This record gives sequence, C-alpha cells and structure tokens, in this order.
Amino acid sequence: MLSQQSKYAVRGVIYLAIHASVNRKLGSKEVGENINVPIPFLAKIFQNLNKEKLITSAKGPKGGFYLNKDQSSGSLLSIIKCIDGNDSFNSCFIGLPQCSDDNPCSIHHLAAPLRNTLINELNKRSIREFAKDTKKGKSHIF
Amino acid sequence: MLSQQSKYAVRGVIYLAIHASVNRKLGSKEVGENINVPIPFLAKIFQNLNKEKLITSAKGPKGGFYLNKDQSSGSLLSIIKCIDGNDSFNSCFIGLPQCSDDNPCSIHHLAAPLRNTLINELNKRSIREFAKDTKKGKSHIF
DNA sequence: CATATAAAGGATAAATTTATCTTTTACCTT
DNA sequence: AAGGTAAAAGATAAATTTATCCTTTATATG
Repeated sequence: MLSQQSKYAVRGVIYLAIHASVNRKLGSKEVGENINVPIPFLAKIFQNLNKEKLITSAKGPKGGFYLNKDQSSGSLLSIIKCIDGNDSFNSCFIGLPQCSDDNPCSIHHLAAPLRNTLINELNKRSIREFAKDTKKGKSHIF
Repeated sequence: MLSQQSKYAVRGVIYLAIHASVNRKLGSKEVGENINVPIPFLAKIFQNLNKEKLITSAKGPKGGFYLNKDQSSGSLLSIIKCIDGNDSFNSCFIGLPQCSDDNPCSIHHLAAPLRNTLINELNKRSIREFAKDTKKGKSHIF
C-alpha cells in the first residue's frame, strides 16, 4: 500500500512533530537513529518533503528539520501523496487501469469503501494529533 | 498492498473460475491475453498456485488450468497469501516490526480495523461468488 | 572573515520485483 | 510407439525501488 519511502516519511514527520521545533532543529542523523531508518535515505525523503514545503529545513550549524505550526496542522495524507504520488492510494486494488464505482473491478465494492474511510481519516486528522498520542505513550513510531 | 503478482493471481483465478472447467482447461496464453497480463509471468504464478493446490493443472494436449469445485469454493485471501506470504497483509501500515493492538503504531487504531474488515471479507467470500458477479457483468477483471 | 556544520543536489550501487526465455517432463491423440 | 501439445523447472534479463556516497551550497558562530 505505502512504499517504504512513505512509511519512513510518516514516521520521520511524526518524530519531528514530537521532538523538533524552530529552536530545536533535528538532523536526519538524529531522527534516523531514533526511528531506525537508514539516514541517507531519510535525508533524501526530508529533502523532498521540504521542496514541497511540508516540512521546514535550515542549513548550517544549528540547522536541521522541523515542522512549523501550519505544517504540523497538515495531514499525513499530504505527506504520503507527496512521496508516492497522488493516486497511488486511489488506484484499483487489483491494478485495473479503469476501475470506479460505475465500472468496478471484482472487489471494488468491498475494498473501495474501506480505502475511502482510511483516506478520509488520514486527511482530516492533523499530524499534530497523531504526534500527541505518540508523545503520550499511547502509540509508537519505532 | 498487494504485489503485482497477487493482483495478477486474483484476476487470473477469477477468469479461470468464470471460463474454465475440467472439460475446458485454459492455457496461460488464453488467460493472459484476455485479462491483459504478461503470459510467461502469469504462467509462473499459476505454477505456484498449482503447487499449493489452489488451482488445478494438466499437462499435454487439452491441458491447461482450471478450478475444481473445492478450489472455486476457496477464498481470494488464500490466493493472495499463497503469493505474497502470510503476513504481507497483516504487517504494520507504517512498517514497524512490532505493532499490535497492545503495542500499536501511531495509526494502528485507524488502519487495523479497516484492514481486518477487508481480510475477513476476502476470507469468507468464495472465489465463485466474486466470479458470479463478474460473469453477470456487474464487475470486470480487465 | 574563516571555519565548521548541516542540507541540497546529483551520481551511483544494491536489492527486490517484475518479466522473459529455454529446456525438460508429462501425457493425450493418432 | 511417435508426434505434438502444454505445463514444470530453472536460468536470465529488465525495471523499479531502496539505499549510499560525494561534492556543492548556505549559514550560524567565534
């Protein structure tokens, strides 16, 4: 469903939401080590997320990555879409090029509603919300 | 979510359920051409499904593949599991090695129920049922 | 201003998945 | 039994995804 990259992205972003801020920017190294993600790979991912302004980066000493207020109000769906593309998530469960409510594949009516629920939830809940639960120890990202 | 292979497998098996029988075995060639799947790749997939007795094969003239009664009463989940492995479907949404109801990842409570619903449906409904809908023109596999 | 730090950018390598090809084996038909 | 048909098996190739490395650019700080 999600590529390895967007899995790493989701975890990395939640980590940033919890631990980073303007005054405490984090390097790919620190994040990667803490969530157990290959550091240069995570660096690339963060680079792409920054390009789309989904996270903030700063070069130089005391530089690193963090989420500003707007960004932590954003959705995990936008993170996933940024990495995997817009319709990776919408694409047919069994890979048909043409599959919709009107012209469904054999399992569309089964899979589509569930997928839509997931998309909606990942869209309407903020990164901050997910981070809060994780911070409270209700869930984890490593 | 599903690998390309199991997507092809699902479509191929439904095609067999609709069009093949003991008296009308179908070759990979005919199936592949009709559902638009690379023929030698589909042949490999069928070979594996046959090894696990999820479909039936016969060599020689008038040979080919089909589903016997038992097999068409089986589930799409067993097809998917045969190809992708047992827990490809159960694995954590964001790739954590340890993730369960007791020790959830940040989005487990969101994703797991939906995934479980899907698994249950793919498990309890027979291949024949899916095939029937497709045969009636209610859905398609190409 | 010099220096050290950390991200950006671009090239490359490794691993996995997808796809193909060739030879062997089985077996129906005549 | 001989010939042709179709799957099984195994090797190989192509494509994609995952991961790493090296050089350049920006910038805080002394």
